[in-house]
Amino acid sequence: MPRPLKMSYGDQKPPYSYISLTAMAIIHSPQRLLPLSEIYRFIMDQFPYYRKNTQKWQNSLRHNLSFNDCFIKVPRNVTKAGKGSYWTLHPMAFDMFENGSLLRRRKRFRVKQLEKDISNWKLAAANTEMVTHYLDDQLTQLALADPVRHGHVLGNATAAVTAAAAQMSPYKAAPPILPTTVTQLPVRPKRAFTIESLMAPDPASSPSEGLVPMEYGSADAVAMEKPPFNLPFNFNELAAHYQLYLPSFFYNGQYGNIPCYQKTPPLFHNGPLPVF
DNA sequence: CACTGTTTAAGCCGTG
DNA sequence: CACGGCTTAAACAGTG
Ligand SMILES: [Mg+2]
Repeated sequence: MPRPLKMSYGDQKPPYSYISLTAMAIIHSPQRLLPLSEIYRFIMDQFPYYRKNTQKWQNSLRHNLSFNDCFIKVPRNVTKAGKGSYWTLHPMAFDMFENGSLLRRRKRFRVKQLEKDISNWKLAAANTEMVTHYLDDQLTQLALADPVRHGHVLGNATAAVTAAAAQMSPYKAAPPILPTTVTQLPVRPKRAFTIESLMAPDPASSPSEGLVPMEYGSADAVAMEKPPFNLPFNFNELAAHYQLYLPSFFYNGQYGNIPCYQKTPPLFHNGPLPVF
């Protein structure tokens, strides 16, 4: 009876890549979202080997976060202090370890450059929008408290605030770099200043072309039921999570040509959870 | 300054 | 042997 994932390697180096270690950390976090320091902490907690030479392996870890497409930076909410972003797994990267093994893979996970561009743009746009709303709120508060000095912003707050947001570091305005083949900017309607609404899918986005929705129980759907490695959650939960918090990667409930269940999710049978 | 993030480069190692 | 996944080192910029 093989015991796949036991966290007792003592001072021996665990047989896991930095990609695997980082994925483990992210996956075992409640929100599948961790700042860099927490990724470090998880690895050091679970694997004593990584309690020494921290500067060296953490450099390698950071290299992996940047270099590998499977890891994605999620900007911090502007109202929350702290340095650095959160890190998560690309929504299509949870099955990058075939057969549930965390060991060396045959193919590394990659996404096309265009999709990277689009995702990055949307993420940055969402961030800019958060900043705009945040500053808008701040100025409004100021104006209400001291109308004599700040009342003028109430009239054209949006324009002023947008201009301010463009200048106010450290948050940059909407990214000037556009996807190579995208001709039209995705213009998002203004919406409430909450994570849920900001990150929610744009209403009435264009219909998907050439993308066939997947029926529950269809051959394709069944093919998708190949379980990822042992996860402390099920596939549906993860898909729902990403559709809620990272819709940048989805398009009408689909990612690329891969459908993501929205309404009647099928059951995915994941193996028993490794208990940390 | 310490931490975070990106990038380039070299080398190791298993597979076809 | 070439190729690709992965590791390690290091230069460097940005940020709190
Ligand atoms: Mg990355």
